[in-house]
Amino acid sequence: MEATLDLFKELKSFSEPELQKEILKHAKFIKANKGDILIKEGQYLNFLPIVIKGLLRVYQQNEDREILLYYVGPEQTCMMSLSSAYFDYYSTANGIAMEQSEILVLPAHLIAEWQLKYPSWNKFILRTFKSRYDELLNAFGNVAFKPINVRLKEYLTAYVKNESSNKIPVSHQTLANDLGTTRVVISRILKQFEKEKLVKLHRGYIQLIS
Amino acid sequence: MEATLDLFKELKSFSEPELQKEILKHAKFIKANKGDILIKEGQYLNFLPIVIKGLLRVYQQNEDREILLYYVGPEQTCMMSLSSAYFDYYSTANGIAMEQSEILVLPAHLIAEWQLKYPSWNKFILRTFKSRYDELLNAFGNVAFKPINVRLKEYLTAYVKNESSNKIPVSHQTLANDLGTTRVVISRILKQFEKEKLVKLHRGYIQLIS
DNA sequence: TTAGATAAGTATCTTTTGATACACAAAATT
DNA sequence: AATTTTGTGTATCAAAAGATACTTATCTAA
Repeated sequence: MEATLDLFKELKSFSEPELQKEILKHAKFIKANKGDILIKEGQYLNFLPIVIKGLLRVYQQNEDREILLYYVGPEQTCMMSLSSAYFDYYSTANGIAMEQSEILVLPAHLIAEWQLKYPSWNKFILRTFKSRYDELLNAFGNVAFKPINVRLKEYLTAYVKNESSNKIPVSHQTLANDLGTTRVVISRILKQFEKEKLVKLHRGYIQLIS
Repeated sequence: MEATLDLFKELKSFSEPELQKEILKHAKFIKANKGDILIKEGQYLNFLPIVIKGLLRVYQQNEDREILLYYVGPEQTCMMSLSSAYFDYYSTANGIAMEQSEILVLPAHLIAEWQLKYPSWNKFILRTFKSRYDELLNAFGNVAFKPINVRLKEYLTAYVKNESSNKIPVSHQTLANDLGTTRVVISRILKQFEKEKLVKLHRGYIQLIS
């Protein structure tokens, strides 16, 4: 737990000493294992999770399909929680831990309180709203206007942009889940990409040829 | 202009006397005619419009098609402006006046300043973020998972829910623009609805049955 | 080493959506 | 009254996406 604490203290968003003291006073630190479901659709959320280490995946579900909303990485929080905690609402999405994660959990009522008290907290909250909104807006435009093959291509190129390697260790099913379609559709399009020499397909990963 | 001022003073979101004084000190009131484009994609926004009277339509565009993001009615503001004004960004959507509208315009830099100073302003901003996010999330889920005929049906029933009449004075082209598809697709589906006795079609309006 | 789970390839068929083109009628404009 | 604009109906064709079903690998764990 000491290590987590150290990690937390390095987060720039909460460097204000008063705020840091307050957070430590009220927060709980929890650990989540890979696959743990932290937020369920319809759930009443009276807490705000801030990721210290690890990665959460937030997605919407519809019968047999799902679609990615966003990932929550270190120093970030979940829009769902923020939204429902602040306004006393229910979550309209699901959140699952993608890897072993360490999470700071705050009681919901503090969010509004600190809004007026701590400028850095205020900024953190608004930055969260803003960037999550932007992400979603972008995703919305993509889903509304672009065919899946284009979205898939963009997904793959965006993926390798943040990595040193051009290997994408993601299964077709996972891609389908992120893009809101089915596995067969993804496999079909990837095969087409392979014919066009854009990728090389392997079990468990995709190699991007640029 | 006096009438506008009176309308403004009745808005509950800004009933805090200090805040009201500040707004009146810094705001400009403008009038927009039907069809006036107030916000363009890519535009740098250094102002925040708050609608006093009338209606703005905010939408995304992609070559020949467009899709509705949300409407901005009285006592509401535009997420685009808020987002780009607060964080010094460019708009990623377009805004057009649907009818003759009266709008209060605030310089962008005040948004952040008042955030910490006036609780009611703080609440207004966060409520805006929250409700716009919810709307968008809902629209996103719809576009991702539901076929157009279902979305169209929901659109029509939602429309009459707020009206006393069951006549929807909207052209097929407008429906296409709101739902992100083309006129022919809408006409085709509506014809199907008519066969199923769900609607009766007329020039310029649609009559919902039951 | 064998059984079960997971990942991927592929064929077939259907439905949905989109693109294009043209006809016709009701408004609006001149 | 004549012309133009706008709104709608519809036919045809093509492409995109989804559903289903079955096969073949590869990996994992008993």
